[in-house]
Amino acid sequence: MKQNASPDQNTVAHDRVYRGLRTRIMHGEILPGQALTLRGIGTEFGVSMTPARESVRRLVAEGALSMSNSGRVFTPELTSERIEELSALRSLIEVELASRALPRAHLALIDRLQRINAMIAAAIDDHDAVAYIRSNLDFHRTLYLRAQAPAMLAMAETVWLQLGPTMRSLYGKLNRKEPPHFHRVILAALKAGDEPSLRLAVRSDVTQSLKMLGA
Amino acid sequence: MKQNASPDQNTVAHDRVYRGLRTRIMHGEILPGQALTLRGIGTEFGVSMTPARESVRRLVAEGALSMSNSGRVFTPELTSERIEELSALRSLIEVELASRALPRAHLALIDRLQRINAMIAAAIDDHDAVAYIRSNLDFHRTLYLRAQAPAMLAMAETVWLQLGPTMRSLYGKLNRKEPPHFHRVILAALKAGDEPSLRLAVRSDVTQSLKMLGA
DNA sequence: TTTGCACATTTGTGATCACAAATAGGGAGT
DNA sequence: ACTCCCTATTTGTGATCACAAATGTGCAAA
Repeated sequence: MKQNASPDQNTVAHDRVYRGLRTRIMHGEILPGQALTLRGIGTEFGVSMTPARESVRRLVAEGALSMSNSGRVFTPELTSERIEELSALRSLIEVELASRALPRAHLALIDRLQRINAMIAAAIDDHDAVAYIRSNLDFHRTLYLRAQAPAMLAMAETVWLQLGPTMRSLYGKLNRKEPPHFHRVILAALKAGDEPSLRLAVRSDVTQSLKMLGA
Repeated sequence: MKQNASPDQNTVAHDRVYRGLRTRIMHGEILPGQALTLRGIGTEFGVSMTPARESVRRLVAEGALSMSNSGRVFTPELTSERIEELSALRSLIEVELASRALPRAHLALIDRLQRINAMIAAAIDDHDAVAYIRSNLDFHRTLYLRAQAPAMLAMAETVWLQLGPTMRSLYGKLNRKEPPHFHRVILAALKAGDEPSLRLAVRSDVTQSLKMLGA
């Protein structure tokens, strides 16, 4: 059992485990409050406890997981105050990202966004919550990538990560019939090059999911 | 060599190492580009490589340290584009935090902020860059703590962490004679309960240090 | 003197192990 | 039947070790 190789940064064990857990959490595939064990993660990914612990530590640092005093790890159940904070952060950062992406948003990008929007509709028809969340985040990320602001995008993704588990349970409550209304408004504002209405549309799209929770 | 104890979350080894390195980086005590080794960190803090690696991983995840393809760790040298991004993030988040703190800012808080401002002046007199950065961050953190928004404050601190090493080298260039001008404007706006000018003052204070870099 | 190669050293990575604390489970006493 | 204590078992923590890649060093050949 002494094999060791591949310093390639995409095949190192801890990174593989980290990314695997991360996408699961961000897509809401892990229920809030669900417990995780290091040995369980290790055997699942075929690695020892060491890389499992490193990835868990990293996810805890990013707020994607919580840790009790005794070191027990689980996905956090967010309070409504924290959800309000995180939504406000999404609003602040994503409005800025959209604003910076606007002058670089050409037709090819708008086409891609429309195709992603169609995938969101398909996920809704299939009642597939994970696919819905994934393609919804994909819509936003595709737009923000044009902003050429990697530090800001990383911040936004960290916020998504923290909201992941609750977004999943939120999805069940709203019972969607069609893609988010404000996605179409965003697309229209992009085509028109209208920055004020783009900012408003992004802010509305981000904070709309919060409203479900006040009830 | 089999001692092991104290599950107290403030005495666990990796957390001690993490906090030790973190404050050093945030205060600018480590020069940009300086290399770090896991074994070096371990012996310095009296622990083995395992907790040293965990804390380094966490700091890398937070953007406080960079890592080459081969795993070499060093404090990052930021490009001017990244500094612009991080300053914009500071502006967005800290303006919001100050705005939320305003209705809760009573006289006792303003007194504390004035005392911290005096400490900044003392650090300037002593030509102590580390003390200057530390008390400057203390000024902002003390204000933002009143916002009762822990997620936002954590985000802001992450940005500070990423800017830490460059703030230090920035300090040498500006050769201050007195505490930042906008700190007094912030205090005046707090006393007057004037939210618009508070927002403007925080934005100005945050982005002012950026201006040094454009030259 | 300069160049190139081989070897030693340094360093990160991950597996394994020993240990402590927390948790769970079962048996004995009332 | 209920409660309490003692003991598996589970789980996180950190030290140690083996290994590979990168780096540094010295020696020999041209």
